[in-house]
Amino acid sequence: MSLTSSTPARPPGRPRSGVNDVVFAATLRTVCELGYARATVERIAAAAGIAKTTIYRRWPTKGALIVDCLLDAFGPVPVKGGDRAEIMASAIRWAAAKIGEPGVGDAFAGVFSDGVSDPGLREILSSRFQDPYRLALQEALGEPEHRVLFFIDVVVGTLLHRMGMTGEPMADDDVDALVEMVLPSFR
Amino acid sequence: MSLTSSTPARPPGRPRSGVNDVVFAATLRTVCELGYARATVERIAAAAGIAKTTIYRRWPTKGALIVDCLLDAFGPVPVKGGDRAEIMASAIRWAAAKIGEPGVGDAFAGVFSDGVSDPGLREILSSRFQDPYRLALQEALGEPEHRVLFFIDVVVGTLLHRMGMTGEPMADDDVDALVEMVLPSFR
DNA sequence: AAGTTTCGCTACCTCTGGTTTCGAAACCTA
DNA sequence: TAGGTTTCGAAACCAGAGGTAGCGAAACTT
Repeated sequence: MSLTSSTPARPPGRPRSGVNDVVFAATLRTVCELGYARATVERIAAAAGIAKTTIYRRWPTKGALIVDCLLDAFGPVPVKGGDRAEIMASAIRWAAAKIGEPGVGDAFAGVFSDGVSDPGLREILSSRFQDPYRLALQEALGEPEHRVLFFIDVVVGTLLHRMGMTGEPMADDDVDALVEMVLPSFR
Repeated sequence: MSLTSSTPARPPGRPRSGVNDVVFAATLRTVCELGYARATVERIAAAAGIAKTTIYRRWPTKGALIVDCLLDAFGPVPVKGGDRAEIMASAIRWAAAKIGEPGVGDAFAGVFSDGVSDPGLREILSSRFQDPYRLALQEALGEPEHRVLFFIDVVVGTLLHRMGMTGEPMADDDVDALVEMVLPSFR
């Protein structure tokens, strides 16, 4: 009998060093310190203690690196229990808190704006980042796709606009106002 | 008696050629055709039929050019007559229509994202672009500053997020949904 | 020991924002 | 018409960023 499927025949050659977590941390740290534009791939690599070429061996573009970094930073959306209003409110507060974490909002806004004029990056952002959360919310809320997309546009768009215009994440009482604005239109 | 103040003693030397409108049109056209990132200053100048240096003589950075171009494209916000709900609804639809015009949404999202990591550009964007509209809305709506800022975050953020994620402006029925979501929280 | 893959390093290319330089053109005044 | 002042277009140029190529060394498996 062959090996179990959980050890799927490691491919030959030198294995990749497990530096993904180090790279993600270095990415957020560098973006937080220098801003998105000055957080070059070379600087991120230096902060992670690896070579720039190693990053380009794992992520095809800087945008793809940022998207994976954001996926790692956000993790799954909390949709456990409660009624729909509670799920939506907790999702909004969760998004606001994550975007407020150091570097996350900057990285998000930066990659988002890069995607405006880069269809390839927009595809990555939409399929790898937005779609999983959209699907989870569709299932948890029982809302049709276009309503969930609208919900995401409002919540994320508002939070990013505040971050982009002021450089600061949205304060808690404005997040409260956002919750109270959004919930009634979905009841 | 000296000349009237309406002809304020033209300064000596060759006068500037009146090409601002041509440059604005060329900017939107180029952004629309190539996207924000590929709409280089050199290409914009070529589309306008002038030299790149002429652009840099009038605008200190590409971001400042885009901001002026957007100011020209948006014009003043319509706040005439009606009750507050009508004013807010017409402002939302006006913003959606402007952002949907060819090149405008791309340019807006592009300069917005550049500002994320460029405090100087963010200052230009905030003071020259957002503030005039904020003040006009404050006066027309009688709302305090932070409420109007929140209103702008929601409306513009939502519209730009849709534009950035899909590459297309928001459809009319979603704009309707946005109006119906925002208005009740301001009554 | 052989084979395969990844590593770090360096050098390199392309593109973009932005600056500098310089001669020519346009305008005013005398 | 001559002189002064400013802008124009053209070209060369610079710095920084994304991304690629080539190389020898290191880390695994068999």
